[in-house]
Amino acid sequence: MVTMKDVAREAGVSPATVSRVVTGRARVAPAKRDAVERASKKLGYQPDGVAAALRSRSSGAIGILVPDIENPIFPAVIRAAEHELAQAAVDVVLCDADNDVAVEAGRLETLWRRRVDALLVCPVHVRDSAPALRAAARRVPLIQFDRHAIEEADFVGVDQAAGMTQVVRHLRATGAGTAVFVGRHTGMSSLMERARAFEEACAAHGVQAWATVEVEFPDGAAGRAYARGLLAGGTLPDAVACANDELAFGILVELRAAGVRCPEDILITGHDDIPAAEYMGLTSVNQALRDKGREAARLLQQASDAPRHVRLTPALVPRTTTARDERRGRT
Amino acid sequence: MVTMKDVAREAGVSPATVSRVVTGRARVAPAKRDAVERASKKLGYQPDGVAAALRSRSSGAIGILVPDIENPIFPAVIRAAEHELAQAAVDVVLCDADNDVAVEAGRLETLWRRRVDALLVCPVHVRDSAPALRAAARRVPLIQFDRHAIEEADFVGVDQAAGMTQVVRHLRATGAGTAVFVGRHTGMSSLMERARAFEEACAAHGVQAWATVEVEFPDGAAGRAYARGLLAGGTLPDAVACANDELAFGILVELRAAGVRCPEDILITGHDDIPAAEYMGLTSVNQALRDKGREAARLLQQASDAPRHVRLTPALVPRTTTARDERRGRT
DNA sequence: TACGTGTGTGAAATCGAATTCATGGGTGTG
DNA sequence: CACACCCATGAATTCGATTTCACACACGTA
Repeated sequence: MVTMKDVAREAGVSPATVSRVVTGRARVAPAKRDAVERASKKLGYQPDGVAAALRSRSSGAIGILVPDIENPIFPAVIRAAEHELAQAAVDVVLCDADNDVAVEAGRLETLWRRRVDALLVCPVHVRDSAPALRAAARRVPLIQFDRHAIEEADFVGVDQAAGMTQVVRHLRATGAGTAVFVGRHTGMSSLMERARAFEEACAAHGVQAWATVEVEFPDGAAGRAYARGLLAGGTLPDAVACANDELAFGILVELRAAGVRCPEDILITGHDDIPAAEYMGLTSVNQALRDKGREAARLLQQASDAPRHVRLTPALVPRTTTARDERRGRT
Repeated sequence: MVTMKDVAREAGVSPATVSRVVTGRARVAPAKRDAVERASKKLGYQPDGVAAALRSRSSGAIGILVPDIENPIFPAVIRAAEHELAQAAVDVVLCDADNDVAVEAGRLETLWRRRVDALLVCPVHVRDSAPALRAAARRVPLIQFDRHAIEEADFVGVDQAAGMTQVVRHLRATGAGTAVFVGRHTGMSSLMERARAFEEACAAHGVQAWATVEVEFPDGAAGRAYARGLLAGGTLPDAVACANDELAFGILVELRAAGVRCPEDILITGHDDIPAAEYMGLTSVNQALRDKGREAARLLQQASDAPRHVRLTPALVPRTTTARDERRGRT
């Protein structure tokens, strides 16, 4: 283990000078700088980040905490953030909250003990995540992304109303007179906003909103279950707008299995535009995940006093599940 | 910032004793132990992980390095490993190599500077990743997963031959007399093994292997491109076995768009069984990703002298893209 | 010539916990 | 009853870098 002291001796300077050269935080005479650089190359010196973190009180790492890494919307955000941050030489400690508020609180403690310089977190629950998040935000800069739980911290997300309005307008244009929303949820701020936006958009664009269907957890299984209920019920709405893509996939495969054709018999839309949506031909709403990650990373770099709330604009991506001529639907 | 010293003063003991209580690494009289615990609760003491890491020369964290977090096979592995490790109170520093050997080497340096206790890495390239990996493995325990690049480090993966044999046998049983393999690759050990296994399995099971098709990168675009070529060529093989699911998706949608029906006109299989495969109805090979992550984490816990190579057994998951009665195909 | 001003440099203190070492009291055995 | 031994404990050292502080030297100006 070659330390700064060794380099100092080799270069014939004091450890302090080596530190100044390595961190670049102070001016050093060109001759000595050279000597130090030569010496550290010769000895293969690698600064110890742990020691540096202890003394400088900054670990050069940030924590990212997501409800569930397997949800495909997160890797994209994480990656974008990681890339943006790598340029500033800050690395990422990643944690998964397992969709559980208690686990989430524990992870926040862990990250704090590791002295991360900041936190990027997508809260598990609008309400129940708040206490732990608040506590964390008091100790270290914290940015919420995708979902939010507390007002006093930064937030980067999309304008859900804008996305849902595009969906409803598109459904209306392709001939839907009636529609349901599947995926209302009491714990995820993004889904809550989507449900409300759906109702408002339907009212505004003359689509009859049959219902907003609540789900326990917005995955494919919930979509399948809903579809089975729908088939049993008899009458189908003209369109089903889903809170995310997995719900839509579940509905789609279940309806297809029962012989219901999409888009001929029913229109279906998803939300998030995860990679699989393209292959499934699912009309969805792109969440600008990359931008979200990049934006979040950028907010981290520039500290601020007042909480900042950034809303990116999502974009509708029409595909085959709504592929009828606009202005010429069945209604 | 409340430190150990504060707790010691409050509890009326020395800092050394507080340390002993906190780490649990030495015996302490019950009375004092109590006093320390009470004091640290009262003061809200949280040990500083950075300081502890410096002195104890162990950070309590491991590094996970993957070629691309957005590849859906990795989040599952990461999550399983993270959960397994969390129980042992070790956290995860995650890095993305951007499918680039140079970036990968840089990340390995970063992780080493952070003094991670061990590394879990999926190498970007069989050959080109080797030097950096070897260097890293000399300094810290290293486990390769999914793909391998060096012999002298542990490896956890699946038995590719077993998986591919199941695929070919299944294709044969559902009536395929001719088949091609799409997704040969010169840089990813797993795909290399799959390609070779395909040829051997075809020979062994009486399927005529038309070709193994090399791709630049095994994604949906490559699948589409191949499918277009196939359509232009005129004759279709009875079956297409793909090196991964994305390739299969690309082929599937492109063929469907051209009016080729699957499974009626052609059989298609993927590999990895990513979540979307279920919705797409794609026959695939499940890689036991969870087990892989868990197994890797377990290897980390128990150090060893000789490199260990663990091969898990994958399982074929038949779905609609090969849904014909077995023993009654067209041939 | 004398006196600021500025700048590069090294010695030493520091970050917070883990660990080593010496000590004193208690226990067990001969 | 004495002697050896064990164990809990605190004082002091250590991990490897950063940062403070003071100093010496060079330069410019009066």
